Amino acid sequence: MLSKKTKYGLKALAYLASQKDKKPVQISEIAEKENISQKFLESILLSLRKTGFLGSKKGKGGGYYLLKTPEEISMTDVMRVLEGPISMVPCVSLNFYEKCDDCPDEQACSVHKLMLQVRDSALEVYRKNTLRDIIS
Amino acid sequence: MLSKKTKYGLKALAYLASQKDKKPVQISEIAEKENISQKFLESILLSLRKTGFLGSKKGKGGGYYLLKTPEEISMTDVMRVLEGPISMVPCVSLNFYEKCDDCPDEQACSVHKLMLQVRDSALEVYRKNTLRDIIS
DNA sequence: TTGAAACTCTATTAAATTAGTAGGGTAATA
DNA sequence: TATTACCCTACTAATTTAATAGAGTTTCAA
Repeated sequence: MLSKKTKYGLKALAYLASQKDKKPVQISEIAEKENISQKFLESILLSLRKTGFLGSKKGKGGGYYLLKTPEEISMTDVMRVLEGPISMVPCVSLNFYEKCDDCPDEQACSVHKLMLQVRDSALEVYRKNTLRDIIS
Repeated sequence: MLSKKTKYGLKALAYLASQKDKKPVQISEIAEKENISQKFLESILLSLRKTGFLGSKKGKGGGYYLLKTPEEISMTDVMRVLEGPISMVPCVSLNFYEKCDDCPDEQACSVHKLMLQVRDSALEVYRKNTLRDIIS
């Protein structure tokens, strides 16, 4: 399941990408328009700022804004930051690899074999979608 | 993340598919060979029996066995039974559809748009893999 | 027919994660 | 300099997961 954090983060990014100009947008506006708890959204936007997707401006007229154009923002990167590993099991993860406790032979493992394919197919979807592609 | 239930269930199915003959295999044997808690595995095999993947035989010489050949067992069906929805959000689920509370317009939703593609790519992987394909 | 092997079922629980909530603090701008 | 808006920490309720415990029932072989 996709976490609410990821869901809300994606929606917020999409909302910012849909803006006509590059003026900062307040948290309260995004929260209201996208039906998200303001405080929760605050923490999500903060993490998106810390990971280089968003910039922020304080004070009156402040808010959040995209640091790159929507075309430059890859879903792979967004998903990794918001949701974490793309893989469904750590033993097939590229960025968060971990060996399984059970499972003496990874190459012979049927779960490994299947999940490797699932990971690759998901990566392919994320690779070919930018923020531009998912806004209407 | 893939649940342990699904992981263990897949491993057990693969173990049964690797048997030379069709004789029932005891839970204790599978649990030991695949490093799975016996009691937990018990409940997983039970649910696989109730959903038509496995047959069981009680008494001495009893155990579990596949009801179909490995070629006939599709990963799509196995995943749906063990893990539940293939989709990462209910609003793109074929078998477990639910509308989102937020989100006034599903078609305009960026999350929906992305997750639809992820679902389809995962389904494609599961569709083309049978139990036969994932055993070595 | 009896005992052991093996499956069945219910209930409980510890740990981890998620999805927030609460509340105060700090910086910037009109 | 007041207000707007971001920043940060801590806490918590609910849910899910991954078991664990233990008793009960069925079947088969000797």
